Parts: sequence; structure tokens; C-alpha cells
Amino acid sequence: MSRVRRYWLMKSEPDAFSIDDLQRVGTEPWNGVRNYQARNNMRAMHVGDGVLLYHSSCDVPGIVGTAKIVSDAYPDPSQFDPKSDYFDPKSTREDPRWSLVDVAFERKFKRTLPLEEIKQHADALGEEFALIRRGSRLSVLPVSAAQWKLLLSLE
DNA sequence: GCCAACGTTGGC
DNA sequence: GCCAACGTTGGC
Repeated sequence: MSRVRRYWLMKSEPDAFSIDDLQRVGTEPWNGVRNYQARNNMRAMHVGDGVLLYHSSCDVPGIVGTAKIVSDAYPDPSQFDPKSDYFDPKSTREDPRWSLVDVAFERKFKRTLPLEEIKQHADALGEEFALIRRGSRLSVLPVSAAQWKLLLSLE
């Protein structure tokens, strides 16, 4: 039983966790996501799905490389840790509120593909693409096969 | 540092 | 269930 490979885009702030950090550690549990839409997207992920890594809140915001999903979603342990910034007192182990997936480094682009440049392809990418939708702050978002192909061709 | 956009919280 | 207040995101 095979399934269709799906694609996603995941943001991080390079000051906190960059693609170089991911390359160093190899695989990272993507913890700390505390937005329901982003969480639901992670719950829809499966092993083998493709990820575009995006750097936000930095000199040149943009796509910096690719990664792979290497686990299905499971409860984010940091929600249960009172010492963690991501502690959620309203979450229980019986019914965990927040999930994460394990993300493995795949490839770093030769250059950052800047948001500014991505926006120039808004027509081809489509108005519904959350990365360039006005006011969208979603940190984990779906990417279609066509969008994936186009964005990789811009590297 | 500014600020627009958005999500969440909590009083009523 | 409404909505004002507040906190956060993230480009610029």
C-alpha cells in the first residue's frame, strides 16, 4: 500500500534553528508549533513527504533548502514540560493538544530563494498559496506538486 | 523598531 | 456568543 507523496513548507527563524543546524543534527523533532492550523498540517504528514525549509525574520527571508518527513505526527513532549517555553498547562497526556513530526535534512540550496523573488511568481503559484497570501503567518503549510516543482526550478 | 494582520483570551 | 484587549508573527 503506497500513498501519494505530499509536500509542505516549514518556517523557522535561523537565529533559533537554521538549515545549518538541521544539517548538523541530521534529524530534528519539530517542536514548539502552537498554532492549530499548523498542527493540523503536521498531523496530515506522512513519512517520505517533502519539505521546503524557509527562513523567516532574517535579512533575506526565503526558501533555503529541502528536508524529508521521517515520522508521522506524535505528541510534542515539550507541552508537558513545565520548564519548557512551550509548556501548555491545559494539555493532558490522555488528550495531547500539540503534535510534531521528525524532520530530516536533505539538501541546502546553493542560494537562498528570496521571498521577494517568489512573489514575482504569484500568478503561477496561485492566490491560495499561504506563503505569499497577504497577512498569512502560517508556519507549516501545504505545497502542491506543481508549486514544489516551480519553486525548486527557481533555485 | 514599526506596524498590519491574525489568533487567543476572557469579561459580559 | 460577542468582541475588545492583548500577544505574536514576520515583512519591511
